[in-house]
Order: sequence, then C-alpha cells, then structure tokens
Amino acid sequence: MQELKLANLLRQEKFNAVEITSFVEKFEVVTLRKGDHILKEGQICTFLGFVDKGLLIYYNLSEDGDEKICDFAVENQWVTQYQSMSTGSKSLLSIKALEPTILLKISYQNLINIAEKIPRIETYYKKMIDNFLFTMVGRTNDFQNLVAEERYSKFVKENPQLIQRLPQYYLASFLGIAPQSLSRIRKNNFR
Amino acid sequence: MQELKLANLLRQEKFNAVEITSFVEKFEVVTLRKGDHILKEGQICTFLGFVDKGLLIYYNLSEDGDEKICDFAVENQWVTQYQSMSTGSKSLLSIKALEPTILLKISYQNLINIAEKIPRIETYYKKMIDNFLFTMVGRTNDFQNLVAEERYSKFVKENPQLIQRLPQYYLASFLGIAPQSLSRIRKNNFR
DNA sequence: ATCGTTTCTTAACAAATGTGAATGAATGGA
DNA sequence: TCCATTCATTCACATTTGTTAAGAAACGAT
Repeated sequence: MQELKLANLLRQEKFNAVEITSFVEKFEVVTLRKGDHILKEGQICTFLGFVDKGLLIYYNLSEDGDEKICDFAVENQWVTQYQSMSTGSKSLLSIKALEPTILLKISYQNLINIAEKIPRIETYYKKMIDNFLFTMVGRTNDFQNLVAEERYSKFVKENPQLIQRLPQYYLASFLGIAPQSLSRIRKNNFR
Repeated sequence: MQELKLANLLRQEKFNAVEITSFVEKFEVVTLRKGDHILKEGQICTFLGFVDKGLLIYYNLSEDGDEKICDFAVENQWVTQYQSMSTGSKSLLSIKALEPTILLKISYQNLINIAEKIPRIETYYKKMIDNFLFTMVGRTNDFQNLVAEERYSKFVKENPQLIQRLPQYYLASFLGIAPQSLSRIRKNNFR
C-alpha cells in the first residue's frame, strides 16, 4: 500500500479514520524514473504531491544553461509549485525526480473541494502553506546573515541523510555557491 | 480621516462600501514617533497593521549588538510579525518606526472574526499571506543567484523612493552586506 | 549657530568566493 | 567490459566582499 506514509502523517495530525480515507482516496499513485519531470517551466501546476519514496528537485535554467536548484523534496514531504498552483500562472520552475520516486498526487480541484468539505483538511492545508512560508523566511535569513560555510554546516546538521543522496553541484547551487567552493569548504571541514 | 488610504486600497480590491466600512471601523489609529516600537523581540504579535504614513523596520540584534534588518514597511503596506501572530509564538524580531508614523491596527482576534463573517476579507487575507510568501521566495532567489551589486540595483529599481528614506547601514543589512561594501558599490555605480 | 554624535565615505589590506583548467573517480550505456 | 560522459577535487589566480581605521559629512539637541 503506497498510501501508508501519507496516512501515517495524517494520523499524527489528528485526522480521524474517516477523514484519512476520504482524503487519501483522492490521490493517485505515480511512479517516476530518475529524470522524469512532474512539472516543466511554463506549465501550470495543477496538483499537490506527496513523496512516498524518492527525491525530487525544483530547478530552473540559468543563461549558461545549467540548473539552479530552488528546492527539493524527499519522503514524507509535500511537493508542488505553490505560486503556479494557487494563482494559475505559468511556473518559472521545473520539478524532476533525482531518484526512482513514488509520488501521490491530488489535483488542485479535488484538494479545494475536499478542503471545503472537511475543515481539518482546510486547516492542515493552511498550515502547510504557513510552514512553507516560515521555511522561506528562514532561508532568506540564512543567506542574509551566514557565510557559505555556515550555510553548509547548517544544511548538513538539518539534512544529514540528504548529503549522500544529493549530487554536490546541486547542493552547491542550493547553497548559492560554486561547486568548487563547496568542495573547498568540505575539505576545510575535515570531511 | 486617517483611514482614507486603507479604504482606497480595499476599494481597488473590489470590496463594496459596506464591507469597507465594517472592516475599517475595526482598526484603531496609532501615532508613532521615530524610534517607537510596535513589537519587541519576545513579545507575541497580536495585531495586523496598515501603514498610513511613515516607515517601519523589522530587525533583530546580532551578537555584536547591531541591528540586522529583515524587512521594512512603508505607506500602503501591511505590517505584522506573521509567524508570531499566526502561531501565537514569541516574536524573534522587533518592529519600530524609523519616521513619525501613522499606523492603523486591528487585533488578530477581530481580524479572524470579521474574516469569518465577510468572505472577501478572508480571501484578501489569504492573498496577503500568499504575496508575503511570494516575496520571500523572490528574496531567497535573489540571494541565491545575484551578487551584492545586482541585489542593490534591483532594490533601487523596485524601491526608488525608499533610497532617500532608508539609512544606508539599514539598507546594507537588508542586502546582506557591510555598510562599507554598499558605499563602494554606490561609488562604482556612478551615484 | 555650535557642539557632540551618528552616519557615510574612502583606503589599505585580509578573507571569502568565483573562475578556468587539469586530473582522476564514478557512472551509465553499448 | 570498455568507453564516453559526468562529477568531484584541486590548484592558481581573479574578483568580490569583509574588516579596520580614519576623516568628512550630516544630523540633532541645546
């Protein structure tokens, strides 16, 4: 049952069994190979996803054609291009799988419909957006006040498991530095 | 009438006269002198503010005791410490007036109550949060992909009027650089 | 207007980060 | 397995940004 992790998450959020069932049944399971896109720049994002297994990145292309990483999503995390989904505008980002990935998807329309019917889902959805906001505030703050090495250390501390799975040039991009600089930082950090 | 700008803003947002009146009457007018705080670190933010006139900054203190600027708010902008207000947690930031300021305040409780009664206010409030989120996403993106001079140029372009009003060491902090670096950048930018 | 304080500018130097190139390791397909 | 490609590391050097210190300019209170 692919929906186990999602159901567990909702259970922790104090959803009752009926709510969980009605919510989960709206999701479809999508299997992604490495490199598969779930959203491409210019498209309108019409779904909310939940990562059951795997790893995805949000990115766009710089003028020189290399990928700038804006974010990523792993197991038990939600994935969507919120600005595109909520405003119906074209996405400036693409989202693709970095690993074989199992994704649960619900359409935005279904999400809105069920949120109207089940208040706890509405509340949870708001909380999801709030958390995304708080994360972005934190990231802005980090860029503003920490040097590259401190940003790296903090990332390692907060995402120890991801270091192994995320290619280093992606991590460098996420941290806002050149891959060579990240290599240098790791060297000076005796690892 | 201090409430004119707020009423105008709501009119642009397609609120009708009744909605505007019921909303605006929940606000109280607060006059601030330069340096007055509307929120101090450690307090819980219990209000949403609207700047009718003046300028405020969000900041916190670094270890060395100088102020790090997270954000600011000018005429026609909303001001609140959203994380503290929405979660009821202690604010990590302080907010103070940089100029003599006229602020319209509504308590969080009143805001929630009226949003429940008037759907358009609920919608508008959601949009406000969304816009805050999109702003933070943009700022993170700028830090990630632009060098200091580009961040400065972008700021000048998007906030031409603020350059005169915002002390340079505050602007430097906002841009994540030292005041001397900002001075150097301005010099090399032939202004 | 004057004095003291704060802010801004400038300069020299230090430290951090970027860039280009070379090398070797890891990876993925045929 | 082999080859081609991609990725990580390292180095030398360039550029950007930070730091310290000094003086100039702007500001505020009297």
